[in-house]
Amino acid sequence: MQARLSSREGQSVSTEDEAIEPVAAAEEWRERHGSSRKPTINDVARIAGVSKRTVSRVINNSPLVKEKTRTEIGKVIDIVGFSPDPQARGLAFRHSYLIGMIYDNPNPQYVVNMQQGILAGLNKSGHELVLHPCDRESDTFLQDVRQFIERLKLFGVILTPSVSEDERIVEMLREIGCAYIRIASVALEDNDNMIVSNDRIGGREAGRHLAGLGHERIGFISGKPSFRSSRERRAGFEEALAERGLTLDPALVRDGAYTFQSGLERGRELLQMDPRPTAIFAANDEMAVGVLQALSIAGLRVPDDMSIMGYDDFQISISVWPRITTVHSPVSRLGELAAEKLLLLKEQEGLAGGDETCTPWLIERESTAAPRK
Amino acid sequence: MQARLSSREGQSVSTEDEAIEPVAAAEEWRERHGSSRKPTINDVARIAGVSKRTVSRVINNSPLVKEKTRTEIGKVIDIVGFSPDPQARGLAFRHSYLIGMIYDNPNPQYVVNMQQGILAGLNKSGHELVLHPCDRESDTFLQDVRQFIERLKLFGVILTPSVSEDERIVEMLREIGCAYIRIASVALEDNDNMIVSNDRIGGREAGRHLAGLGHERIGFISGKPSFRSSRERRAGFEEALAERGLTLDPALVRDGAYTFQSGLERGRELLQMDPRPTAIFAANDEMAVGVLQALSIAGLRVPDDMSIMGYDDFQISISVWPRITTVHSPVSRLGELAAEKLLLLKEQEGLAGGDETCTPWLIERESTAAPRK
DNA sequence: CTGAAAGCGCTTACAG
DNA sequence: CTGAAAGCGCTTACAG
Repeated sequence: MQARLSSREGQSVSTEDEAIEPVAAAEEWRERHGSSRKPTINDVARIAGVSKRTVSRVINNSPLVKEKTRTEIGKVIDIVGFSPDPQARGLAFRHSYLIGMIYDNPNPQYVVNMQQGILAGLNKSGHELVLHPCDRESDTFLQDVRQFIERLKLFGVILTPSVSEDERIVEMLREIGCAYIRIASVALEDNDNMIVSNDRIGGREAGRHLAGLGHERIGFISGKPSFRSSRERRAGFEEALAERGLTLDPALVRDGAYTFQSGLERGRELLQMDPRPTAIFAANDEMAVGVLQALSIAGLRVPDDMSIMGYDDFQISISVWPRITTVHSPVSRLGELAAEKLLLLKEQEGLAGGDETCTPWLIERESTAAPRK
Repeated sequence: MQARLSSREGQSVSTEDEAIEPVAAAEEWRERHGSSRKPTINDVARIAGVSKRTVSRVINNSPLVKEKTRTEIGKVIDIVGFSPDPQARGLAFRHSYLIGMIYDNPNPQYVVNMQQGILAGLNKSGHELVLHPCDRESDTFLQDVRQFIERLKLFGVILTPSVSEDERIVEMLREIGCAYIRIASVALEDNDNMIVSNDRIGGREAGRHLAGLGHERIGFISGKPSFRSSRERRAGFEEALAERGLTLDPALVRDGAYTFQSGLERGRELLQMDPRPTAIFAANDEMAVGVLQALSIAGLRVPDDMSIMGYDDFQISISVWPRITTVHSPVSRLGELAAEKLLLLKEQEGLAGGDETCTPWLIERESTAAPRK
């Protein structure tokens, strides 16, 4: 009994000895250097009484550290407020902790939502987002992107439409061994590198809504036909019409460019058809608002004289009157998933995370109604 | 003659010797390692036959390098395509080449324009932009910003309204010695750290326009009163009215929040006044469009029943019908100037560049007209 | 499970 | 005007 007690005490003392000492040292360090100096791995190692190699192991979650050592070092790290210098780490690892966002979509709302999603996905991972807007038409496009990546030794990149659809850039990325995630309306390759927005499903929602209201003579304004999303939204739309035995009259189809101006102009053309369509589906909100303006100028009323639908569910769709029925596209969620997937992609080389997908959905508002008899 | 000739020849040979050799070596290097290896400062030094210290001097534009040596090394750098690793440089310099954009303005168009301007100002300087959206209401706001800066050892930061108006953050930046540029509607401190958008002038333009059209009973919807831009735009507006002997009737003034929704609500209130104002100046486009929607819903016509003015000249102002008369605010130009100034600020400590300012200007559209008799 | 040494690609006193 | 050495803050074989 006596022995056991003393043995217990001895044990407890010994653990305290090892436990208290570094903690006390850490606290003293904090007192002395306060917020004037940022601790380095060397400080932590000295305070904890281990080599920096071991501290490094703790930082990098190496399994070969005794649990006690790990906890000990962890405490010191917390107390002195150590966080490894990404620059020094990057230099040793031969890559940075920067993620590049490569984009050419000119819509501010899209860009901001996407950025916000990516930042959310990067969360407290220690990675930062750097921007690379680009122009696919430029002669130096590929070269610029490559330089951007190599100079900064990027951790990886996220590509958004339409630059994500460009096979030249993807080929280049593979060549230089840069990790990437492509966000696109449909799976363009192996799912490991893709986040898909399923625009075909969104198009279908739009088609079902208008057909369901009883429209038969429907106009369609696409985005740039070279953009995959334009084709997907249209294909989904036509599929939905087909379900009702309807087809899209080629005379009522116009190629837009996802811009307000193109919506205004193509909308104006469709208005002048005789008989004019009873509804128009514009492949994004920006164009739908253009169509609405064309109607307003022509003195026609929405939805009485014509229904209008958009796609995206951006602020603009509720800023106009009547508010635009649209399809919600979860842009920021796509960004978040892309960021998470990119992080996983590097972590467990090749074994990328779950194949979560995003599905767009219908948002009904005042701009659509049954056609007049 | 003979002697002179041979002397010339000798000279020419000797310069060629020194000139050709490194160039040839550089070309050979390029052949061999092609695009497979990125050259380092060591490669350049070896090829040029100098120490890396000297190459470093060339990179950093040190004046103590013989002109010939500099040219020589410059050639080698061009041929092998050397560009110094910002990570390694940063580690040695104890700072990175990253510029932080700290912002809390929720308007996507504002954010994107600003980013684009900053990127343009950063140009090919080798600096990159990292984003830090923030929430001034958060308890950890200051701490988060500080961590962001210290962890990344930022080169400097650019603050946009309204976070740029927060003295707490500026104080913290000074404390940790972080270079910064504040973008704001008015000079909040020494010009060295400011880029001003002169919103008072913009407000004046709005006031002159409406007063000039003959409006006397004018409504005003402000942004959040705590935002400096709200107060500046209003002050300028009132100054312009005063020039015509008019004053703003307090009963027709409403506090908005720069959001569409607030414009819609405050607009609705103003419509119900009896007699109602003949014109409303909303302190940004987003709210102006809200007012327009309120009018539309009430069945009133713009500008026949009432004129509406906004501020910003964003896309939204021409996406609605009638298009909104507004004041152009050169947001991206502000960003560009801020970036340039930040770069200069660090370069010649304290001696920041010219005090270029940006002036907003009036954009007349269909939403304003003389009041009905 | 832990450590001493070398290295990532740069810069900076210090000499000369 | 130029160079050899040490250092920025990390990681990585290699030993033990």
